[in-house]
Amino acid sequence: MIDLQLLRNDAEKVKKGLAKRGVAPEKVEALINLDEEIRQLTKATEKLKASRNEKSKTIGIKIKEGLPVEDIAREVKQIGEQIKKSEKEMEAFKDDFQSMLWDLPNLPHDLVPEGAGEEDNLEIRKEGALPDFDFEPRSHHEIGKECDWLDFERGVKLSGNKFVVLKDQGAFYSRHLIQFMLNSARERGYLEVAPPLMAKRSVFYGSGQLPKFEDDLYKIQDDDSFLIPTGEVPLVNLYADEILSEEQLPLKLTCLSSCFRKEAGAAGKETKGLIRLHQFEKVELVAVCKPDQSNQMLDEIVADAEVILKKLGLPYRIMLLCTGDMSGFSTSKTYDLEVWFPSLKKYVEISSCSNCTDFQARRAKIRYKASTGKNQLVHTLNGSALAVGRCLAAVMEHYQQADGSIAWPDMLK
RNA sequence: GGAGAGGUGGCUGAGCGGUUGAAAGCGUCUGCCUCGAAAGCAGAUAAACACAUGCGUGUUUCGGGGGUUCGAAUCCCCCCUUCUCCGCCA
Repeated sequence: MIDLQLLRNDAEKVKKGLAKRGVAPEKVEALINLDEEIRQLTKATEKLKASRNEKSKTIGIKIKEGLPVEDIAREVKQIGEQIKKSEKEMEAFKDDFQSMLWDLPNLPHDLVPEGAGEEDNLEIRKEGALPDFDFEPRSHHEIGKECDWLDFERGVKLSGNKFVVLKDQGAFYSRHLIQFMLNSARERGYLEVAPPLMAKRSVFYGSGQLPKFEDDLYKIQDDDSFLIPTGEVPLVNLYADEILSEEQLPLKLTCLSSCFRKEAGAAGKETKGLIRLHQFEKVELVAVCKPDQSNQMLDEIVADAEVILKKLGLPYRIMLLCTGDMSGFSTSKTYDLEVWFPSLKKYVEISSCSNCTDFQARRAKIRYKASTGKNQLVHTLNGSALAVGRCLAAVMEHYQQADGSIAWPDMLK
């Protein structure tokens, strides 16, 4: 959620920042006007309440003294009716205001390049040499189907399009990749968490999936709950509505979670196989820190994700996403890690690391008690380390041999 | 899923219609004492919002929402949640 103080004090900055993400300045303008209106109403209503409270108090005193109170009681009743009326009016304004505010994305960081889409992302660096096959490398789904490690047909039979069944080496190495990733996170100081995979509606407001992206989520029919689209959701909300102590920070959390996404409209050659599914596994990193730590923390998270690719010997590049490609609603700055896919002859996103600044903290009310004694919003960050399915696919493609077998890296055995 | 009992500040726990944002204790902080510390003594110690921004003033909040009342932590209704017992089950 956008900082209201900032909105009031520097509307231009908010307008400019949001414009970069395609939000019309009129929206911000409307918000400011509404805010002003609400404050006027608040002032008037509070005045009425103050007088009611005071007069009610004197009634109590008069009753004790045995004095008559009928006149004043009637008066207070009238004030009460006025209050009700004015509160009703205000509530309508506030509802509008809140839903407008919920719908605004985070402001992009100053260093984020402006751009329309993928083509405007900034390559930070490339790591690892591209493999040199003396045969035409095959896609992971081709290999997977042939060896019966990836059973797409039966995934469809069981659960529908874009579900897969892993078998034999597919299941085995997927499990070992997870183990490898979680262990790596633990070694780097993350607390391992095993969260629920479904969560209540309010939780999704906290991390920013709701109210805007309800269509992307799987809803539980009998409850007002949803399946999580990423482990970020439970991890970020773990300390919602809490006031942390300064010594607790930074908090570094990791979890394995299945992720459920509707992925409406996504299809095509580049999303084949394990690339885009309705359910996939991901090891997630989340950091909760003080505001002045978050810039550095983002670099750390990128490094924590990178190390997996390095150890697996997979070539990748790091991209700084431009404003137009920053799909993460809550983020102010995002680095994508893209791993090389020999069959596609291109880099494919395998991790996304974001600094959400105080955007989620404000929504989820995550604060810490600063040494000054004041409660302050924390900053939250998240990153994948890594998407398991895509990683498995990348390993299969990268380590395939001419004879159709795969030279699995030792660390996964 | 059924029955019963609860949900109060950082924690324990009183209050069960009026001047109670809330006793008491613990914890934390500050001052005194001390060479220093402990003990002791004195005081301070919730959040959000609005207005004033020099001290400050007001509003809201006792699980959440609604209602009764001049006035609700206190009474009524609904929901959530915790504990105990029963049922079910990996």
